[in-house]
Amino acid sequence: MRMWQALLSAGALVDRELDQRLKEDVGLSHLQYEILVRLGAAPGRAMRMTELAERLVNSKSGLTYQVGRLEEEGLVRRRPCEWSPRGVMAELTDEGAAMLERAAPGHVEAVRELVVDVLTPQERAAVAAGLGRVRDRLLERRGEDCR
Amino acid sequence: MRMWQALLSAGALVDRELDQRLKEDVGLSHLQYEILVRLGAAPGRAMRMTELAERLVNSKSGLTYQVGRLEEEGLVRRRPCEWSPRGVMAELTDEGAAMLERAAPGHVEAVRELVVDVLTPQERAAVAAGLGRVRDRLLERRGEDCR
DNA sequence: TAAGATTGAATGCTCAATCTTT
DNA sequence: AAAGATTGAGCATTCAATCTTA
Repeated sequence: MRMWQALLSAGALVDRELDQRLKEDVGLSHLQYEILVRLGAAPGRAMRMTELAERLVNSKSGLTYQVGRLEEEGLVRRRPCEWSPRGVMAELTDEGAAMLERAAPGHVEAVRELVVDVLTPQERAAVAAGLGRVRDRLLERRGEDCR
Repeated sequence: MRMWQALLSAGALVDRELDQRLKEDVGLSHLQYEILVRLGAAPGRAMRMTELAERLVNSKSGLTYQVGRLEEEGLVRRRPCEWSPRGVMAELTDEGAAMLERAAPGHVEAVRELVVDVLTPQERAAVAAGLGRVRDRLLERRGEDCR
């Protein structure tokens, strides 16, 4: 179970560290940064709330709260979904896109320093494959629970 | 960066899932369970608050809070530390030890099902070695910050 | 009635300030 | 003054209940 302990604490410690660095750098939490990243990568820089919540580990109401905060900062805008009138889209503003560009280099560099560069190429491949399967199985199970 | 995404979401998803199962099984959060495990493994089933906080990812005040909750449940007892009069020891009660025995089999089984059995032996070895280093580097850095 | 999203209450977490003992 | 621990305020997260529209 050494493996299990390492996975658990490495995950938590890295998350904490990145959270702190992002707050110092640009004043965003790690979760807020992830939200901006997803929106930035979406077509039209916009996504429905539900779809966004599914990709993040967070619950739906947690997402509502954080998007509300990002909207106050002017980084995100909410607007009704065109093709499904009961949906809501969250859209990255220009200011949000600028913030993302400002935050990304430091964040990527930090991930490299704390994780990527510490692993050998073989370890990187093994982690990507193995934990990718772990994640996929949990996401499937999650889907089943809703049916 | 596929590796990084897998690590981040697998860690969070597994943590969440174990938290839910523990709550359904015995009514403990994952963090509370971890506290009981550390105490159970300590000599005399007791540990100083500070030492406990260092091993967990949590902050000190977070630990004070959770130990308070566990004390209300009768699973943990607080008493002054004999050899260092300003310290406080947290000690597992008999009831706490019983709770641990009740919770452990299901938890271990869940970890096996969700993580261990999903990885090949090579992947297990790579995760243990690589993420072990990631964790150790972050723990060192944490120590330096306090000096 | 069900999907999509939000709100409110209750709990948990973190930071800085405080208290106590050496 | 410094170590060890707790407290309180403020923010974040969850769950269940609600609102709205199809």
